[in-house]
This record gives sequence, C-alpha cells and structure tokens, in this order.
Amino acid sequence: MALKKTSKEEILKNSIKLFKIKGYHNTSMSNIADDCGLIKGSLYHHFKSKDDIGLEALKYIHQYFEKNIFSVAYNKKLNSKEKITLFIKKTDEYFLKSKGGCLLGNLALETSSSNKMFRDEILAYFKAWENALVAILEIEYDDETSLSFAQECVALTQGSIMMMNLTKNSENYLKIGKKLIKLF
Amino acid sequence: MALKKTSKEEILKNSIKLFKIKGYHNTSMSNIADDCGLIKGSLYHHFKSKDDIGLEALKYIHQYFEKNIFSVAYNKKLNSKEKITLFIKKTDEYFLKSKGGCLLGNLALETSSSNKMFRDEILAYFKAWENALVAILEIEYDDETSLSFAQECVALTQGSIMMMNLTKNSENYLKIGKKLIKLF
Amino acid sequence: MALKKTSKEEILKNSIKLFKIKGYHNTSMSNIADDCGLIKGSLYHHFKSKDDIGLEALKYIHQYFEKNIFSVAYNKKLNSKEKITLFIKKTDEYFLKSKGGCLLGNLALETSSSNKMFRDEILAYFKAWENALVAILEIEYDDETSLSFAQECVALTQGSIMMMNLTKNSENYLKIGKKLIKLF
Amino acid sequence: MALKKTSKEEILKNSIKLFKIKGYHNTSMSNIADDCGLIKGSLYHHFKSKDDIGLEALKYIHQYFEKNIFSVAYNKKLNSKEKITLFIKKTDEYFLKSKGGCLLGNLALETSSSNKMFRDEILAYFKAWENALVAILEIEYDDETSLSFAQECVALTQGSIMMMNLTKNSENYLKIGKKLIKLF
DNA sequence: AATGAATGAGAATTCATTCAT
DNA sequence: AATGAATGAATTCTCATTCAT
Repeated sequence: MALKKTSKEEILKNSIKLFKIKGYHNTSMSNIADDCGLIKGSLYHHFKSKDDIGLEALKYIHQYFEKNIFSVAYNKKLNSKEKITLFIKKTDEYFLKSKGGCLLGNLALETSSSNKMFRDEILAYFKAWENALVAILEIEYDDETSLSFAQECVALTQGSIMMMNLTKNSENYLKIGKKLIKLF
Repeated sequence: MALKKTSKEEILKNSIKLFKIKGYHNTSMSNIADDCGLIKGSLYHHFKSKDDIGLEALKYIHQYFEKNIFSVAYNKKLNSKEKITLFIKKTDEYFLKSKGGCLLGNLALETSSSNKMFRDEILAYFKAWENALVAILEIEYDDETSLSFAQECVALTQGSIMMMNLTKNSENYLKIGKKLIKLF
Repeated sequence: MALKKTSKEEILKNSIKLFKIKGYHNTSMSNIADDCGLIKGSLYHHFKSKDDIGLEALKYIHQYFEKNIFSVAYNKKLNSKEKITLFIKKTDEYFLKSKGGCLLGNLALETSSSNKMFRDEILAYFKAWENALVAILEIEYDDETSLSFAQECVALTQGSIMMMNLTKNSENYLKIGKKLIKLF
Repeated sequence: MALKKTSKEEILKNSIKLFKIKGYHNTSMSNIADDCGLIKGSLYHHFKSKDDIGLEALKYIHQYFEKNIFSVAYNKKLNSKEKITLFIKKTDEYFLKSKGGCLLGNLALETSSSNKMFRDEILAYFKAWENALVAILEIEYDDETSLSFAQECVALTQGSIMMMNLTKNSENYLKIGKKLIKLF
C-alpha cells in the first residue's frame, strides 16, 4: 500500500553499505530493495536509476566528510596540533566503525574509468580532503611541502584502509594515524 | 578450421586489461571474447568459468611480481641500497606503463568480500610484497621496524596508484618512490 | 490544495494528442500525466483506467465529428453541392490543423484486434461517416452507387491522411478533396 | 541445447504476423519468442534489439513487394493493361491472404513519429509503390496525371485495407481493384 | 481533487554457461 | 579448438494501478 516505508536517506545508507561490501556492479537493485524492505520498482520512486543512487551515495559521503571531518581544518578555535589530532581521530572513528572501507576509494577503482560523473565526484572528494590537510599544514610548512605531505597522507590513508579491509586487521591502519600526528 | 588463434595467456592478458579498466563484475565474458576475437563460448575451452579466469588472472600477475620484482629482494648479488632502488624502479616501471592501476588492489576492494579464493590470492600477493620489503629492510632495521615500514610502503604504494589512476597524473606517485629510496 | 487544475476534457485532449503522435501502447499514463502537469495517480480520479481514457478519447472525437462535420449531411438548409463542399471543407480543416492524423484511424490499426470496445467505437465512427456521405449522395445517385462512393471516399480520405502524416506534405491530401467535389 | 531451432527469417515471419495483429508496441519480445518456440533471450542471438527486428521486418516486406509485385511494372513482356491487371491481382492476393493488413501501413501510423529509421523505410516502400504505378501509367498518361493517379491509388488501397481489416469484410476492398483496372 | 509512496507484473536486455556440430 | 545456437536466471527499468494522507 501507500504507507511511507523509507526515505531517500535510508535507501542511500543501505546502498552505501552494500556498495562497500559487494562492490557497485555486484550490487543489484534487487539487493538494495531487499535491504530496504521494498520491491525493486519502488526504488525508482526515489531515484531515477542505479547510477543516480550511486552518484547520490558518493555525494552523501562526500558531504558527511565535509561537514564532520574536513571542517575541522577550518575551525578557528583550534591550533594546528589540535586540528591534526582531531582530524585523524575523526577519520579513524569513521573508518574503523564503517564496514567495507571507503566508499569513494572503492568506487574509484571499480567505476572511475567507466563513469565520468562518478569520477568527477570522487576526484572532488579527494581534492577536498587534500585541501583540508593543506589548510592545517601550511601554518607550519611551506606550500610545496604542505601539498606533498597532504597528498601522501591521503594516499597512505587510502592504502591502509584497503589493507585493513583485506586483512580484517586494523592494527597497521592505526599505526599510520599515530605516525602522522607525531610529525607535528 | 580451429586455427590456434589464442592461447590461455593471451586471454588472461586481455582479461586483466579489462578487469583493471572496467572492474571485474562490469567485465562480461562477451567483453573478453570480443577483445580476443573469439566468441563467448570459446572461452570455456580454456577456462572453466569466469571466476576461473579471474583467479588465474590474479595468479598470473602475482607470479609476474614474484619473478620480476619481489625476487630482487632475495638477489644475493645486490646490497640493500641497490635492492631497494631496483625494487622501486621495477615497481614503477610496471605501474606506470600498465593502464588501470594494480589488478590485485582493484579486485581487493571489489571482490574480496564476496569471493574467498580471490581474497586468499590477493592476501598472498600483498604478503609476498611485504615479505620482500622486509627481507630488504631487516638488514638495516630491527624486525618490528622493518615490518612496520614494509607495510607502510605497500599501503602507500597502493594508495598512490589509486590516486594516480584517478587523477591521471603520475607526479605524486613518483615522488613517493623517491622518498622511500632516500630513507636508506 | 486541490486546485481545480484539470478537467476531464483537458486530460482527454492531451491524451488524444499523445495517442495520435506516439500511438496508444507507446503512450504511458506517466506521459499523459506529465503532459497535464499532474502525477500519474491523479489521473485515476478522472478515469478508471488507461483503456477508459482510450475509449473516452475515441468517443470524444467521434462526437466532435457528429456534431461539427457529419451533421452537415443532415442540414436541411443546404443543397447537395453545398453539403459536400462544406463537408469536405470541414474535414480538411480538422485534419490539416490536427497533428498526427486521425485518432480513430490510427487506433484502428493498432488496437482493434485486441480491444473489442475500441473496435466497436471505431466501427461506429466510420459507419457514421459513411452514412453521412450516403445521405448527401443518395439525392443524386441510386442507393448502391451512393454507398460504394461513400465507402470509397472514406477509405481514400483515411489513406490520404496516412500518407500526409507520413510524408509531412499535405498537397496530395488536398487534391483528393477537390476531386471529390468535382464529381458533383 | 544448441540445436538449431529457427532461422532469422522464421523469426521475422512470426514477428510480422504479431506486429500486424497486435501492433508493434503491444508485441513483446516474449510474445515473439513464444511464437518461435524460443525463450526471449535467444532472440538476441539473431537480432540486436526489438527495434532491429522491427526494421528488418519492414525491410523484409518491402523486399517481398519489390521482387514480387512492384517488379511487374518493369516487366518488358507485358503491355499496360496486362501490367495493371497483374499488379492489382498480386496486390489483392497478398492482402487478402495476409491477416492484419499492411505491415508498413500499420507501423506508419503507430511508429513513424517516434522512430526515424522506421519512418524512412516506410516512406521508401510507399515511394517504390508509387514509382511502380507511375511506370505503368506514364505510357498512357502525362507525367502529372500519372503521378496524381498513382498517389491516389496507393492512398485508396491503404485506406481500403484499413477498412477491410476493421470490418473484416473484403468486398469493398475488391471493388476498388476492379475500378482501377477499368480506368485503362 | 491531488499527492506521494508503494506495488507486482512485465518490459527489454545481458549474463554466464552448455553443447552439438 | 572454435563456432553458432540455445538456455534460464538475473539485470535495469517501466507499466498500470492502489490508497492513506
């Protein structure tokens, strides 16, 4: 019947979970619908297509990071050391509790060559991450060093998430964070 | 008829190219067959199933690395500095010329949660990579430091490949290698 | 809310336009709703089903012809020549301004084999057209000739509308009308 | 299994039958497959898409007419009277035995506004028909008269087929043919 | 009257796989 | 070895329809 069962956000959250664990192309509209307690067709009431869900999912996570994590870099009440500590603490919290790694990282590898809109969104996310780190670092370091370091930090974090995901062991991932903080 | 058009290896190479660019689930047996100039059905003469191709592809790359790159770590004619330099030179050569990043890294995120055999193979590859680096490092550092450093190096390399792949820019990837060499 | 946005007639007119251009089965309830600025579900406030819209659409056009065109044949103030001239003038006016040809002709081919009610309505329309022409002709010709001529006239008009629609050229269609008038 | 069940031509013939009776959009790939004793998916071994079947179907009938009917107009062994008589005899034979009227006429109304390739093929068919009639007529009439008459003849035939189809009565259709022959 | 959310059936198409030739 | 034809299940997506609000 016509009772409201789900919201767009609920569908996105379920989709994100599935995309991270099963991959994008291996997650079907049926899988998503099952997870939401809907039938497949009903998903199209909320989203135009599977790619629409995919893109909205990427944007959803991107926004979450902007609001909750990247924003730390621009918080005027904190000093550099506090910023980097909080930034990494929040990043860790997110990736340790979230099963399946980083949605944007995962989809970067699987979809970015075939889907231009996905690729653009993923690039924007990583650029924002990099920019946030640069904003923290440039107080202590010159521009070039800050940028290099920020880029290294993003790459290292993504690589570590990937290894943590594969080995199902978070030890090494955590070491990385500690090391980064020490550099300040 | 029945010209010896294609060898198993030829099919594997084409499959690897496609898996890296399009992803595993987004590459169909048709795609592979088209790329090999065969028709779908003919692939089953060489491989039992798509998963069989996938697994053989992972093993094929793993073996390539064992033979051509990881082996450097165990070459008794080289000293540590020479080893790490050559190791990184060869790694770079491979990843810079190969379109689409690292097959095992890509499939790690997309398939490792759903396919145990893929996961085991991918884990073995990364373990072998790590072991090779440890073998180089332990001459100069203690065990724990060596392991930590090796793991960091693998993660950083994978993360950098991912970013290189996404940004279509190899600059940062190359910086990483140079930095690693300097640590010796 | 609940503004009186749309009347049944408005929906019918939009539906007729779409049925003529896209065909009956290729026009969805969504298409109709979009065209009316409504959402799908709202159509069911005015019509029981799509077939209901289809049938009402056929009746609507049939009635329009009865009232505005076929009636000419029974107008006692006109003589035969005046009748046929006016009849054809009005038919031409209608089909030249109306995009997509004749609704009942179009749906005759597409739906009459599958939908008995549609078929009956379409048959009634063409019979009424034929009768009107017979009423004009029988003053000058015997019964059999009148009927034959009327039937030929309907067939020729429908065939010409079809060709006009296809070629997007109204020249030949107009020639036909002139020729019919001359026969008097 | 892999035994040959059907040919492309067999599928086309079945599709044509269904398209004429049920209409193009109301005929599903399932309907066609059922009629051929195949499952839906197997149709894609022979045709790229439903539209591909539709277009091939139009071409198939067009070719049949070229070879068996329009060719009469260019047969040097016949005089005008013999040509028109044979032309009409063959046309009648075809349309009287074939259930559901004229494929190209039917699809003209249903699909020509939405599908450019269909429209082009249908236009080519009617132009070829017209040309054939002109070729017969121009021996006896001037160019303009021939063309006018040919166009009228095509329109009248199509209109009559439509009415025959609707009324399930072939009487009037046959009258038309006789009348055309007498004009010579 | 109108809407938003849902449904279940069915649309076209693609998938991995099989097997007689 | 390779092909062509077929399969059945699954894919994304659209359909007409219902109904609580």
